[in-house]
Amino acid sequence: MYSPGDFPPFAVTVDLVVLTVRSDALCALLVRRGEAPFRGRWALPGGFVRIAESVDDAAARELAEETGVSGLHLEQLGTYGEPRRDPRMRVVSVAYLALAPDLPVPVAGTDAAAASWVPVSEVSSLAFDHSVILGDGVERARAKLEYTPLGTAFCGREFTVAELRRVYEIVWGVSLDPRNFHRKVTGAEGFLTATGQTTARDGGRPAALYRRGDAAVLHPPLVRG
Amino acid sequence: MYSPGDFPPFAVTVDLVVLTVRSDALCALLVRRGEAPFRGRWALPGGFVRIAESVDDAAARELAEETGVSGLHLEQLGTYGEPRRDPRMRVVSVAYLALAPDLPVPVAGTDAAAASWVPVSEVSSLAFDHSVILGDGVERARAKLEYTPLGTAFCGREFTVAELRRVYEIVWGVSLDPRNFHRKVTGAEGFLTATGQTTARDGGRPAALYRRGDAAVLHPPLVRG
DNA sequence: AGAATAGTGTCTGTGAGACACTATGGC
DNA sequence: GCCATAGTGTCTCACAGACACTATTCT
Repeated sequence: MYSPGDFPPFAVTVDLVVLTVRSDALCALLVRRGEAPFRGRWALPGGFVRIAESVDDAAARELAEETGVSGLHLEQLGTYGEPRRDPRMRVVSVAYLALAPDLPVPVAGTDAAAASWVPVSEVSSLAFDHSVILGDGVERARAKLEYTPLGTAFCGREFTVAELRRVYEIVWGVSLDPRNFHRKVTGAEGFLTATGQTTARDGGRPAALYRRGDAAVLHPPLVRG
Repeated sequence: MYSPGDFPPFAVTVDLVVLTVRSDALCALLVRRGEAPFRGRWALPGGFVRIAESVDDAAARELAEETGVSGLHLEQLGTYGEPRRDPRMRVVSVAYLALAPDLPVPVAGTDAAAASWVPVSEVSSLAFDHSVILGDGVERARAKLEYTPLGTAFCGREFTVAELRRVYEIVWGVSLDPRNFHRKVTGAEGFLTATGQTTARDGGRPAALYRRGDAAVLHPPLVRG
């Protein structure tokens, strides 16, 4: 059918849409490019897939390098393969979506001039086709929050219902009734696990602390707005 | 950041999960491999991405070549990039999901020994990691039928509500109440467009004929049995 | 006490499923 | 007439949203 040598050679990269919620905004991790092409422009973090590692492993490796944290939620978003998306050669990029809690501060990547959390509403035009990829990632994240318990991926290990609600309000850009939200998330099977602890971070009655549960999908789904 | 020559070379292919409903079963389009590796085994149709075409275009081209039909629903499913998924070289495959009506019969592909519709329940082990890809495609198709009007992609240009219902029953493997199904699909905004024609294919009162509507998502979604 | 936030109870509207009933064809 | 399938009306239950109300802390 084919043999080495008669196939067109491609470079394969991974690009990461890493999202978090901080300072009342949905933010993406961006790096400023230190070299051509698009030198000085913001871009998604990413890099080449090594010849002996899987594409998924490459994404996990890059994510750990950029954030300094492992174990974050990571899923494939899509593959972007227009012929001229990189002006220098034929590059096919596999994009991944990662959701992170409010991490201290991005560590400077090995080959990036600077890394920073940028509110997605303030992102203008990124290098390559990364604006499209980021848009697709944000849309996927918003959709995933409806029918999976992934809102918890934006929170720390322990969190209150109010903190989780803020995540949903910021990601969806809506306001939710605190009482109905509370009933819904505490009632959904496997969404939250009570720790038995409470905290009083904001004055008022102390709130119970929860950890994420073990459900992979939500029955019934949360409804947006 | 990088330059031609210092990146690991990959081959990039597209693989197609083409599904249809025929003979009361959900069927996938498979080809029997004519060459090593996996000679004689069933595999998903697919092929190399050409150096000057986009990955999406490559998928559409392969789909038209295999089915003889263009304009089918085609969407990216995922990218499979384990280092050893092809025993001969490093190949990254971008998989696509296509949904087709009951087409006459597959035309023999250019480089495939034979092509055939095979009920997915009877598919045993395919070449490469194609069993995994097929499974992912079937799962995606089942999910898509819930919240998009894509069930109509399995029907011809004009169809009755009963024919559409059979599609859902076969894909989901459940039985649905004909009366509630009728009310739901005719009530969903943009799902169906009435043609004004009727047909009496099965005896009984003639059924109205519909074409697919223009909605991209369903409000409210159909619910799986 | 008063303010603030946490959490519960209750009402009401909407929609899904069950299924009786009507409509329209072939025989 | 009978049978088969198409399509509508209606009942009931469950759940989402609105919001009154109670609970527990801080100042």
